Amino acid sequence: MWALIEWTEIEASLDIVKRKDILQSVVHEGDVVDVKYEDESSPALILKMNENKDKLLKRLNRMESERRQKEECKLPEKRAIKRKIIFSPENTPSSSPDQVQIKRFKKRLLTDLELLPNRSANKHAVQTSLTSAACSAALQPANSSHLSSSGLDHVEIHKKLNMAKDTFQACGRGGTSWSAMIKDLAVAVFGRSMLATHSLSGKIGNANKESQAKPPLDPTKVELIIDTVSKKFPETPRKFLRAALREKLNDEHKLLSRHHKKDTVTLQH
DNA sequence: TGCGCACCTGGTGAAATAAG
DNA sequence: CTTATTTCACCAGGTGCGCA
Repeated sequence: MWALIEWTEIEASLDIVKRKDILQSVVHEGDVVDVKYEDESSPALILKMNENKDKLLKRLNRMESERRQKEECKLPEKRAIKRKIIFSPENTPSSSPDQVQIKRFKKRLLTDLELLPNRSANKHAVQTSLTSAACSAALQPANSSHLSSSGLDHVEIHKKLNMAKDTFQACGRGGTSWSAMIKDLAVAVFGRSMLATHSLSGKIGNANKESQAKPPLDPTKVELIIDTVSKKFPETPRKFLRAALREKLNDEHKLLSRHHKKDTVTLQH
């Protein structure tokens, strides 16, 4: 016996769960009830009951499809974050603890990024960067002894850099890649729009003297990011870290330019 | 003079996602 | 299920300044 639900604490997340996972003996459609979510429970709205799981699955897919169509007018980059956290009958929260942890972890990380400007793009960057494998790695304890923990869920890299511990641990494939770490930290600290419009030093590129110099990123924060990665990967030369950061700036700028070009072409037609 | 660096453009392949 | 599209990381190559 199954029920189609919508998690109320998870952004527009539909799900199909076993009846026994609903922690209430008497429930009706439209009720908000506690539903088992791994070792805990989470409130959810009962949308449909008393149908077999195939019917519920089709209903879920139809609802998802309708929601997608409503979102169609949004910017392309929103596509990635539209992906809801969905459990199939074969993959319920209780059947795959790691998956649940990974999804919850992603959710929290994306919530942190809400604070940054251009949050859709930031979210997408994290969504793409953090594959399941990456998140799994992120769930492992990170070697962050050089950092001062300012609370249960936050880590203070410096007075100027304070981010959620999960966010920090997720950077760099969970601390397994210095290049990914410095790029993820840059996105987390500056936001993608700033990366696309700023340069490392603020100096004009010698290869393109006619172009306009981009303003520099906050050098203090840049140094702090490099220091942070350097402490975690002491064998990696700082010039490599700067190169990776510069590359990230290049890529973000390139992507932004492409978007602008595409928008211009769309307006012309 | 050679090297390192900063900046830029363009290309490729992998992975994720959408569409048919 | 297959194909197309998008996004990203990574790489190559070019330019010219600063410095030893």
